[in-house]
Amino acid sequence: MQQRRADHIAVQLEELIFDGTFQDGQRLDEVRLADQFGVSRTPLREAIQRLALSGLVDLIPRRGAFVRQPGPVELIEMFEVMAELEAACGRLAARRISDAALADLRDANARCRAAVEARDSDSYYTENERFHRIIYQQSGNGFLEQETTKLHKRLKPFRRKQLGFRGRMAQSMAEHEAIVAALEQGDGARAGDTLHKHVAVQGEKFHNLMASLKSAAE
Amino acid sequence: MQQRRADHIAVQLEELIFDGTFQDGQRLDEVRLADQFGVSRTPLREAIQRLALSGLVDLIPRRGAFVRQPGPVELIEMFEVMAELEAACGRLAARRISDAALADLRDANARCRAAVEARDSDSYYTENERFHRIIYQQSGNGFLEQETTKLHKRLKPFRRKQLGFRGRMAQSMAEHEAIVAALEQGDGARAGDTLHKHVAVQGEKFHNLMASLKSAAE
DNA sequence: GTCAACCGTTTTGTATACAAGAAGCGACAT
DNA sequence: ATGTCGCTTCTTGTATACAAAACGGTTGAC
Repeated sequence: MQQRRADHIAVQLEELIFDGTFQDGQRLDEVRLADQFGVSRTPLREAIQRLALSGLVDLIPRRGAFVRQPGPVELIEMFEVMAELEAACGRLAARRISDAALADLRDANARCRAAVEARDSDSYYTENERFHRIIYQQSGNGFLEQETTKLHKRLKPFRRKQLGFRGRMAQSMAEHEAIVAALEQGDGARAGDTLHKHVAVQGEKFHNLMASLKSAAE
Repeated sequence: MQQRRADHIAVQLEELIFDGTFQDGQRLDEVRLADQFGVSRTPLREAIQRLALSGLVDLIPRRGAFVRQPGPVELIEMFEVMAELEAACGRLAARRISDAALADLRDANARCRAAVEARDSDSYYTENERFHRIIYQQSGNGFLEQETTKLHKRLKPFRRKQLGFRGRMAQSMAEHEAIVAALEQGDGARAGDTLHKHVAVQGEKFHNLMASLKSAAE
């Protein structure tokens, strides 16, 4: 799924949208971007098509591609779905998880704890990602893993922002412990519930953040 | 998201893959197909890109696009995810569903019943689809609705095949009644569970069908 | 003064031409 | 006889050229 250039360009464009370089509603000028990337319009158009399929841009026929940043409502919705998917992973993983994977989870958690104590939100983020990825894998359902990973990736920039919340890292840490405990005991329902809350709360936190930013601006 | 031709071609190619005209592993010859559709390679390639993104073909760099029919295992996995998504829709809908939508559900159910009695699996299928679509909508989560609809569409050809199972229509019908009852009472947990079973059983039935076909062939 | 229509410009969508990589085949050498 | 190297050919990936549609500005009419 990667003829080097179009693939590379798609990834770069994604980055530019994620980090906010491209504002919401901004049109992606094919010739300008093609020039900028030093390629012709053809591979660039392919990249844009891919962004459109992932929902990052709206493609309006004969008008062009317009950046489509999700608004607060859609973000909440996406986190809600994320919570459901992660919960499903957890429920399945509780039945199927291997001892080796449990050890990996505990290892990731230990590193998370170290990051919390070191107030190192970057490495916390990295280890947190590893933690969740293990659970996706251990669901034993490749398709679920794939879909969950896709949404996880899409929510990445927003999750990252809300990590700076006061006390969020410590709270998140505690939730991780509870999740591992539930998985250890093979308690799928509890693992699912805990994961659901763990993820859904991120959406709510983010919503609060957005609201506070908005009211501060007024 | 549609400059008429590429869009049209993508849909047609999808159909051809769904209905099995293109075998698993078959290479999609760009020039031959372009010729066949009466267009140049450019829009055809865009269509193929889209199929690749939806997972219908594997795109191997410098080698071409190869049809990728999901195997039995992947199908089970997809139905499992479908069950989770529908269950999530049900849980949310139980809290939010409007009286009008409840009436619509009952209406769809009545038509389903008529179709069962008339042994009309085509119209059963249509009404069944309407039934589920209403629940997706009433989840009140646009993103969830969108994702669920997408997967629903992808599983369409497989769901259809297993509908011919003896007694499946009647059983499915009874499950619909139970779902409506749970939604009426605002019992999200029960609505979710019932929906989950209702969908997951389809995957299992399909699996059985595949197995029986396979053993019959031996 | 304002609104509408027409023309020029810009930009997207499509076709075609070109380049580069991969597969198939044959010849040669071991 | 078999394996490998090189050539030919086919196919994909990219660039460019062309067509058509949409936007903007200007001009004219009411």
